[in-house]
Amino acid sequence: MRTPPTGLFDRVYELVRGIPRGRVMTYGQVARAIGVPRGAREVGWALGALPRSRERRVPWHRVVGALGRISPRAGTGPLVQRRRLRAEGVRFVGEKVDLTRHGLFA
DNA sequence: ACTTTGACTTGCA
DNA sequence: ATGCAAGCCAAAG
Repeated sequence: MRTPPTGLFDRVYELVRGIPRGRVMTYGQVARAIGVPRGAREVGWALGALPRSRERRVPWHRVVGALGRISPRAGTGPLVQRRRLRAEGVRFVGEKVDLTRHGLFA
């Protein structure tokens, strides 16, 4: 099995690509899932470097900050993300995603 | 090889 | 609830 310590980007993309519709994960959860417990920032970074080509198949909008926060990157990004999530039936509590309903735990 | 940076998180005031 | 500081890890310059 290939386990190159590098290519963290692809690992993030693969995982995020597997997030079901209507479900969301936090940067921290994704980080742990790919084996980088404290690499939440790296996840955001990987998504930030997400090429247009992969942008279609990687549901980056399903990755939110801790507590369901929408990261304030730049431009209309946050708005688009919120719109897409709502389009999938994701519920919001104020400005945050309702993780008690769409998060991974239960 | 060193410094800077970032779509984060947590803790404390 | 709001804000600031420190911690963390990988990539880019």
